[in-house]
Amino acid sequence: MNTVPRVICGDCAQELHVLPTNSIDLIVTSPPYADQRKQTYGGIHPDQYVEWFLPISAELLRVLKPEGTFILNIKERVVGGERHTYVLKLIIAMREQGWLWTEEFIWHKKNCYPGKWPNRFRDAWERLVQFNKQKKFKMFQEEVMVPVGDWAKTRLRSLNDTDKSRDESKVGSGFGKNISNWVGRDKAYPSNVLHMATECANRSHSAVFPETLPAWFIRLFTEPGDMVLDPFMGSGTTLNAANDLGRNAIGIEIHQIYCEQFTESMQERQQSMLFG
Amino acid sequence: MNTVPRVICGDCAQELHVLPTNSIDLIVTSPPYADQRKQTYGGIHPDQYVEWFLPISAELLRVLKPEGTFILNIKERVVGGERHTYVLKLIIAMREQGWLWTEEFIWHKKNCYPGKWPNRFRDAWERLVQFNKQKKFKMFQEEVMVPVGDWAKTRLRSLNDTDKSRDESKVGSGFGKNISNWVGRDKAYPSNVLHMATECANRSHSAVFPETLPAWFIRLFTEPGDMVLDPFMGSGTTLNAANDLGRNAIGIEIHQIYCEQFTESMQERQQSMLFG
DNA sequence: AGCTCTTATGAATCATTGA
DNA sequence: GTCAATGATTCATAAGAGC
Repeated sequence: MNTVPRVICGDCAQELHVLPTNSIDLIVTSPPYADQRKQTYGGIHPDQYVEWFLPISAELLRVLKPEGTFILNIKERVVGGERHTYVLKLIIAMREQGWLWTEEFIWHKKNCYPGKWPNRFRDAWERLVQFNKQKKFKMFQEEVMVPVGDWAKTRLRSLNDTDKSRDESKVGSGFGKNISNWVGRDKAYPSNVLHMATECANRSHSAVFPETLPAWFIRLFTEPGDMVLDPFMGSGTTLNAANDLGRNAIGIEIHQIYCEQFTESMQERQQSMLFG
Repeated sequence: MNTVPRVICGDCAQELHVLPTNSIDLIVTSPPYADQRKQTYGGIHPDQYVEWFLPISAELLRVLKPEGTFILNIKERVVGGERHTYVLKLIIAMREQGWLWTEEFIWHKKNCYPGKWPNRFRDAWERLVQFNKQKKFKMFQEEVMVPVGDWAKTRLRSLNDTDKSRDESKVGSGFGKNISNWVGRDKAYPSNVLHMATECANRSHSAVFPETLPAWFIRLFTEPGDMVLDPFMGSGTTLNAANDLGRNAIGIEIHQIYCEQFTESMQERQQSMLFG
């Protein structure tokens, strides 16, 4: 089974060196987006984004297993009335680095940020760029099949509740069990467009993306016991999802406060599992 | 009012020269997709796509009015298990040509062709890349407003404490300030994700987009009497939409058969309008 | 269970002001 | 003039409470 997620507090540009080559099955991360403003989250200027990220992606290429997958959540900002090109240039540069640009999923954010401007609409989508080391990679499509038809909607809702209850006894097997109930009924493979609302949960710190998002990719690209890495851990959404699904996980985070908060909440969880 | 759409039969790389500079209000087009099998429908090889398109986009830049807009419907193919990078490179190259990359809309194709592959899901989205000549361009957002959901009915009934408290407590938000402005509003602005079903009928030509798609952009970016151009006319979806909306339109199409079919159907339409 | 109603909030963008 | 900071402007969704 999986162990407690491991948190490394520091800059992933350095800390990644400690991880062994070919040791990670899946990388899911949402790096800080390019930001013109000064020092909000160590924001990187759009013009320097690619050169900032390339050394990191080089290390990610090293630590990923040959059949592993890298999912990069990113979206370009508007700079001077235009979409900035750093994401396009990053994809091209990462290919030259040796990555394969296998696919680009769209995350349709149903409740996107409000706003009205004279010459653009609200931005309701982000990129989920998939990179691989080889044409052959691990993928378990059946794990993310979705039920079709109205009768299944209630079924799906109850599954979400189970997932959220974080009952350790069901983790790992529970999800598959529920899925197996649908075998032989109407279920379909999803497409490369994901519809998910942003996190509405009331956390002290804002979650980067809803836990269902990394959970979806973890189920799709890993098996229980596999190793998941998030080099920009933040509040630990990816690590929580991995842990819930019985995967091992490593997170790297530069802000001390996030590291501490995650470690605390994880300890509470372990205790409630033992004594609760 | 608008006149009968004009069709130019020929290669747009040449035929665009006959159009006057700064004469087009909106360009909406879906160029032929890149194709490795160069035989079929004059497909362009992915590796040559950018160099093939750049002379055309240079002419489009010339004929477009300063406040006009260019909407390019495009999606990269999978080549050798990877998404090809010609679209990314094209956007970067067109910016160097003088275009502004203002926005990228996502067309979520609801009912696209089913299919299953070992390492990817159904491709359910395409890019609708918006280019402009200036930061200021014509845009009529009210024309594409969508009916508001049940949301407003219940929401506006009780505009009270919470909305105002957010104004005071939260930093820089001020959400509740003008909530009374919403009273009586029955329409909402869309986002940059468009949900439109595909017309799965004719698979022969690449331009399989539904008429609602060009119609949406024509309403958004032009006024009645304006001039719309589709340099890769195909069966004439864009021209039909423009004509229906009282806009003038020019289409360029290299395949004789499409030109003839469109001219015929347009004549029938004119006659039925006169005598029907 | 299923419905209505309440409430929180999301990686935003632009124009203006200040350094 | 350029660059950085500040203020103003804005919806739709889903979770949760209540019946």
